[in-house]
Amino acid sequence: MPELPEVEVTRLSLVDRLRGAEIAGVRVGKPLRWPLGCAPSTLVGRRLLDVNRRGKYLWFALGARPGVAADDGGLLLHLGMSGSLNLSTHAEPPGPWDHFDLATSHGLLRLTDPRRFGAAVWSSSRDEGAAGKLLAGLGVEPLEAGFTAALLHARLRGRRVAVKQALLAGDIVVGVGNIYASEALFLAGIDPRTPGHRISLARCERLVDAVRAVLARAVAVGGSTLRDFRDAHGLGGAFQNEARVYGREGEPCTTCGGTVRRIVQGQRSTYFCPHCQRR
DNA sequence: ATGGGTACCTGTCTGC
DNA sequence: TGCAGACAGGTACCCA
Repeated sequence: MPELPEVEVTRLSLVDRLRGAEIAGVRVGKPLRWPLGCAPSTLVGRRLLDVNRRGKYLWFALGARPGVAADDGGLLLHLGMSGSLNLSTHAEPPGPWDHFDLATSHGLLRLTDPRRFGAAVWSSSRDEGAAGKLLAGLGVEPLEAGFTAALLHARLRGRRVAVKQALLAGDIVVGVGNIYASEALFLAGIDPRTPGHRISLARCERLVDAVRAVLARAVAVGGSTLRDFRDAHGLGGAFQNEARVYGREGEPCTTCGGTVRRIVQGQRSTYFCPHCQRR
């Protein structure tokens, strides 16, 4: 499920309500991708200072336990393919897909994740330990100033893989997943099969603009809800209704009327219009 | 360094 | 109706 827009929508839907909350209890269900990495008691009594996002990861900054010096840390959360977070004031009993609960003074934060590719990992610092290892090597944030055509062009040089796979890899730019990679390449008019190193600087400019536009628009409409994505209040997104190519194999291109094609790249579906998108 | 493939896990949909 | 197979929003890790 969740690409950058869904993760950001999730963050926006809970950060104001959760900031300042005190953790009262932790419940761990079936194993997620990685173990929590600490005893539940390590978290209890801490205050939630802030919720930040890095790529598709969320970082819940946690203050020190009362009376314990230099004890700060945080939780790194990932929603995997099928995860979502919900914040509620009345705690219902956990369902079969609810694998992580944080009971707080401001409500129950619950991670629901049928496929269990998601994770909640304790780390004493965002830049070191478990979190540091997972966040190391991530590319630039697409909605920040560092994502430029010059950077994209430089980083694509010497890459023979298709530009779509280079976008997905996450070491150049983060947060662009399978839906938005197809959508951005459509907007930029670039054939997803084009080798990375063959993308000119001028086309990198269009691609940077397209990635930014697609992600910003998706955040604005609450992300894409294909199946199970919900924000922390249970609201679904609407971007799936305005996708130009993703999931539209065999349907007419909204620009030229030609037929949208589906191909497989790196075991993932790619959708594109062969007429509007050129190498 | 790059690239290709596998693995993790469960639900839903399609076609026979 | 049953069942096998394909497919699904991600990404760390192993091996060439």
